[in-house]
Amino acid sequence: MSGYLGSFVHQVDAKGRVALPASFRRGSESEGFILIQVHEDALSLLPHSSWRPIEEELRELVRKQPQSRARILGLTASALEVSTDKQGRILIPDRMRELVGLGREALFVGALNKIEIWAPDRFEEKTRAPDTKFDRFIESIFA
Amino acid sequence: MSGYLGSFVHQVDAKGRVALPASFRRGSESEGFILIQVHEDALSLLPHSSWRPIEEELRELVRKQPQSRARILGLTASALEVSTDKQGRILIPDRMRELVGLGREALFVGALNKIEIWAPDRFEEKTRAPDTKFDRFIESIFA
DNA sequence: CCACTTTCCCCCACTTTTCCCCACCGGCCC
DNA sequence: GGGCCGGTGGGGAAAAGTGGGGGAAAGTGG
Repeated sequence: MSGYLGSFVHQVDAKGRVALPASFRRGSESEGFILIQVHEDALSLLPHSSWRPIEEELRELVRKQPQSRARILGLTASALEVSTDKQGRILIPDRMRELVGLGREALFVGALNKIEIWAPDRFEEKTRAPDTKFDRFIESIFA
Repeated sequence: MSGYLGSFVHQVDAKGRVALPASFRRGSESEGFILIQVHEDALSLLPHSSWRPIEEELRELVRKQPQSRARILGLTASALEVSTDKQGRILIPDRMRELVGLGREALFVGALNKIEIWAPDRFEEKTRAPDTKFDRFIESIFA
């Protein structure tokens, strides 16, 4: 089965709930997700199947490089297990929304193995920067 | 099932009691925890299942390297078996709270196989240091 | 062996947060 | 139209966090 694709803007209601795009629910509905801040500008939403090997890698990392402990602690501290309610919505805690500037609207972006959640205006900003070298590379992949 | 994730600030009451975050209770409610100071700035709280192999490793270590006995004694001396009361709270002895600068508030941080308990301001300090090289590496794990 | 103090932990009470459930609205397709 | 599906909103029960009273148990000193 192919990865997450597409982008969808949904409303964040007064309780912090957002509907997960229907096309992102398939399969992962029962297993649940991990919500975590990996990048500065966005939250990442990973189905358990994607999260498991990452968790294993983090465990390995802290074992082999004890000096990375604090950094990894910062990661797991801002992570959270989430599941959808009967309406297919997830709850994003206030603190997490503030971290990435999420207001009344949330932009769900399919990113293959995971889903990213952006404030719509920030996404605009970050993806607009031109990069011809990169463009050429992308075009060559599709050629 | 995945490990401990998230961070939660709870009040330490006049009796030294703190509510264990509900999401950290699941499963370990019956088995109990070991509270031990491993790092300078935080207390570690390990469910028995995580503690057992560590205890075994400590025994092994003192058997093979008798000169490490004193250090290990220092570890076990300040460790403690704790269990939750009927309200889901644990009791942190005064002396242990002083060791890591815990005041009226305690920050519970999920760290996969264990839970760390920090003074909120100290945690801020320790995890804030930016490190772009490390960030790149983390991002590559999630890619 | 008996007071006396201290610590612990159970119970009850209260407030806040979470989340379950029902309802509605709009678009799409038969 | 009528049924279905996807997105949105809110009421209310249940759970989580917080605080204190009081009795049992453990530690201390005669």
